[in-house]
Amino acid sequence: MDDRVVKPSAAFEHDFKVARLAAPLRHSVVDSIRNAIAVGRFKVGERLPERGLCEMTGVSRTLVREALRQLESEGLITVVPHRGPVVAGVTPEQAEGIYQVRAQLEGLACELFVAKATDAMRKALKDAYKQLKSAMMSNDPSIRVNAKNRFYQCLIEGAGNEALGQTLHLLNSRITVLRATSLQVPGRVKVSLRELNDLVEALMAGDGPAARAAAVHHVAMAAEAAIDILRREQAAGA
Amino acid sequence: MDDRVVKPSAAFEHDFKVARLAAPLRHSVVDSIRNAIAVGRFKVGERLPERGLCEMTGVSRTLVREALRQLESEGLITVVPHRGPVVAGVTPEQAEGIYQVRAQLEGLACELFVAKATDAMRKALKDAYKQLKSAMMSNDPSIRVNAKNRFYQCLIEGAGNEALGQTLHLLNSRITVLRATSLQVPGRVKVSLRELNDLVEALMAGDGPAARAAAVHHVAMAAEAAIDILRREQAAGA
DNA sequence: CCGATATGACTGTCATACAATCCTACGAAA
DNA sequence: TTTCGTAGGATTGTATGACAGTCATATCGG
Repeated sequence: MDDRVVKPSAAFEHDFKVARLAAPLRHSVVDSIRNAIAVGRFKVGERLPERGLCEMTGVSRTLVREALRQLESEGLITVVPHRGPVVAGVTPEQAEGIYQVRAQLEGLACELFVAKATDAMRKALKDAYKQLKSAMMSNDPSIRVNAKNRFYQCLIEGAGNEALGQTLHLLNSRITVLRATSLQVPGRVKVSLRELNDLVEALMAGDGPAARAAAVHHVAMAAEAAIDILRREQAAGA
Repeated sequence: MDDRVVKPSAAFEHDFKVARLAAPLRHSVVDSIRNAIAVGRFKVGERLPERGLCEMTGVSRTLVREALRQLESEGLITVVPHRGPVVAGVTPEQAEGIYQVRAQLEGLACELFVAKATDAMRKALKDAYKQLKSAMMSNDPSIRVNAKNRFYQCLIEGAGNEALGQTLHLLNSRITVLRATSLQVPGRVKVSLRELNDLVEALMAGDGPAARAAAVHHVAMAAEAAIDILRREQAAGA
């Protein structure tokens, strides 16, 4: 009566993705704009006229506007009535709030990971951490960001909580703008790695509370660094 | 030459909002659809053809589509390519995840409230709690929901963390669908009020950890009830 | 130098159009 | 009768053009 009769020939290993590639153009548009903001092509506070975006992306105003709606609810841009979209900035106070939330959620992620992750996921996380270590030596920021994203992805996946993943993703995209404008504090990389090392060790040891504490601590440190930069930036900009 | 010449007669008390009511029509559209989903006018899984929404809202497809994009990133609907939007359901697993996140965040909110809320805010929260108590006697679900929302709004405001507020709001709208389809478990109301009472008392006493614990417990209980309902519903529907 | 106005840029919203795709139902073949 | 294929309708995906309302700026007259 319908398809799905794929003869059970070989042993597909559970994945089988890419079956449906019906990516609406609009997704590319969102990605494109989001990326442009992330890499700092648009500065905070800069206006983004729809027509300019049309030219830049090569699509019609319809699609640009739909993309803008999505970016708006992601908090990447704010749309002022009759003036249009501008790249959303982050005040130090907002950043503090975001990092507070992140700390809680990453703490939760750690505990869930300890409780629910399979051995394969533990291994994946360990590998991701190793890669992260070497990636941190690189000078290319995008490599470092990618490695860190992969690491977190492993963590989240192991935690097996969809809402948690989505929420963290949202918060992160909100502060992506920070990463772009500020190349991390110099000394921070090594300290950060040490913190993550503690975290991974606690995770591997199956010590949930310790892992949570390590995560909270790590985020708190990152917050301090980021807020510091923000304050300095703001002082300079004002 | 134009309006806005409101003669400065009386003393406006500090608020003065609604001065600029440049509410884009599109916001109303979003509210309208969101509300329609919340009150259960559309069932979970039901398709929402754009044209139907145009008729219902009386606006053009452009606006409907932009509204859909926002609702999509809020997680209220999912859009399948070439089929269009359907009301997003919540599986028991997803609900569990959402409630886990909520527990953490409401716990955080409590601690922040203790640390930062002003006396006025404490009073406002107490009042909101009193109103909540009497509202819970009502049979009209919308009254109860409103009262609860006001209570949470006070809590969040006192916590003074924007991102926290937004995140919780998002999570709540995601499970609003639950409230619509299921009139709470009968006995739950009283127990719930008792839990909230503990919470408020801890807040007023300035005991952050206790307040957090109360919040986590409250959410955990609510989660249990909600997931239970979901499971039963799913069993019946399948 | 200052204020009023004209002008342009941009958003907010609509109507229309057409291709691509999905679903369904009907009809043809085995 | 069952299966298969296909035609047609429904719906989305995307583009275009249009126009009113509004904001910002430049211009012009005092």
